[in-house]
Amino acid sequence: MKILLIEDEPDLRKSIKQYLHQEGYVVESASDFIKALEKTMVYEYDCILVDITLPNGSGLDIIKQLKQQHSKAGIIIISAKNSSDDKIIGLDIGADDYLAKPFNLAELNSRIKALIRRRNFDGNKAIVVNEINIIPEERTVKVNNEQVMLTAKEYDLLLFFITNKNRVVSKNSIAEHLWGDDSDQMDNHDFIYVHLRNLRKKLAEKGCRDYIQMIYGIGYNFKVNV
Amino acid sequence: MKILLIEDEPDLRKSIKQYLHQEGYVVESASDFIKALEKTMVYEYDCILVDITLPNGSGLDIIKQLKQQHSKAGIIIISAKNSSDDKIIGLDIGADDYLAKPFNLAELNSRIKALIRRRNFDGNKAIVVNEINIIPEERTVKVNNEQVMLTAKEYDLLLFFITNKNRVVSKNSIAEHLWGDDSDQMDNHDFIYVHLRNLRKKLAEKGCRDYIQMIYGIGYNFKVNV
DNA sequence: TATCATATGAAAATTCTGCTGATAGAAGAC
DNA sequence: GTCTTCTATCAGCAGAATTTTCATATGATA
Repeated sequence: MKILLIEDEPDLRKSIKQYLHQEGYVVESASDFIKALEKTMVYEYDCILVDITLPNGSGLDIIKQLKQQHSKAGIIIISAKNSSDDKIIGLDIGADDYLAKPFNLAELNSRIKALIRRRNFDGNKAIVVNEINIIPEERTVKVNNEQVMLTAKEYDLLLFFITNKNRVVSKNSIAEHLWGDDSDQMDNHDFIYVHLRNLRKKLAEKGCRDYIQMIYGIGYNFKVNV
Repeated sequence: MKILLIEDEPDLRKSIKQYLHQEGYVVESASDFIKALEKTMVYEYDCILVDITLPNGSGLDIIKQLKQQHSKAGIIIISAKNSSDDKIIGLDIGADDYLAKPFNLAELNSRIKALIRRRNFDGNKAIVVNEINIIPEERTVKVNNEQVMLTAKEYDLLLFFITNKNRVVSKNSIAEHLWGDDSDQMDNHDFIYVHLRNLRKKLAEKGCRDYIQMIYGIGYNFKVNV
């Protein structure tokens, strides 16, 4: 379950991101209009949270763009403005729900769940890829019905790969995921190597073939025959 | 985005050059008054950085000359002298900004960016030449919307050609660009041939016609019908 | 034709990337 | 507090990619 959060205020962005991450979602974030569009051009999301009071370009424009891109993502508007105008316009141009600041994080979560339920996504159900079975709600992984004990980083890594399966992910995007916004241009990717090695090892121990293919100079690709 | 750096101290010249090159600019340099004027007579630059404490002839004279040449380049003064006199004189005769030594390279970059923004150049945006699309910030190249994987040297070569399109460039100037000051009088141009071949090959593979015309005994011309 | 400049092919030298093992520090359990 | 587990960091290595070098072929010019 992959969520994109578009929010310019760093503190709020961080805390929402962290909370949703805890709840078992794969969360990416963008701080402005441009960066958000860059992401939506490349990746598919199940749900997009938009703060419509963004610096360059209104959040409403993003929604229009997404609809033009035929994105399948559900859209929830976040806004400080409590005017019903914005709400109506937002829902009018295709947003699915509206949440006024300040809001409760639990409230946000239930809205997301409701949205996902409405769209008949399988919510927080298990993710199954061949012999691998992930239950996001419990943060547990099974291979051939045997539980694999993964550390937090290993689990995050695996979930990130699987939500981006058959798509090349750069080491930078991995770092951004596992270590947050502040590690945008990290020069040192050693820790990725280490956690990746541990993950591979644990999966292999349970008889899981190496799905994670290295692409030299670029990143990795979790390859599954579709 | 093409920058001329006029600075006599070799170490400083080298480090500034290297930094700006990393930031995606095409950088040329001159160590004194005469060499600088030779370059500005022939080439157009978007921005010129002048150290006004040069050996033969003050940097201030260069600025006057440039103004007489009706150069379109923005001018940023670099100086160890902190006297406001110099600063005022410099800005008076047409410089656009002033930076006192020692300065931070990031500071220099942001001054350049600000200058470019003020002049409504499109900064580090994509460079588009027919079917070729270059994004300097990412050092990526697309042909007919397909990414072309270029090595560092190939990329530098292409960018150099394109910033000098429809103008004959000598092999020496290519060498100076790709291998720095110290390779002024290189007798051996073999590596240019090699990298040029590889570049041509990769572009051709993506269906890009050969823009790079050889001029016997002189150099090359990246030809685009204007 | 003779000479030099450019192009091409292949291979050596160099640099860069990713992987591994070991280890120390950080966080958490007891 | 101690012990355990997880995470971060480092040095060294092997293989891959890039860059340089060299030999040779082709082409241009006088």
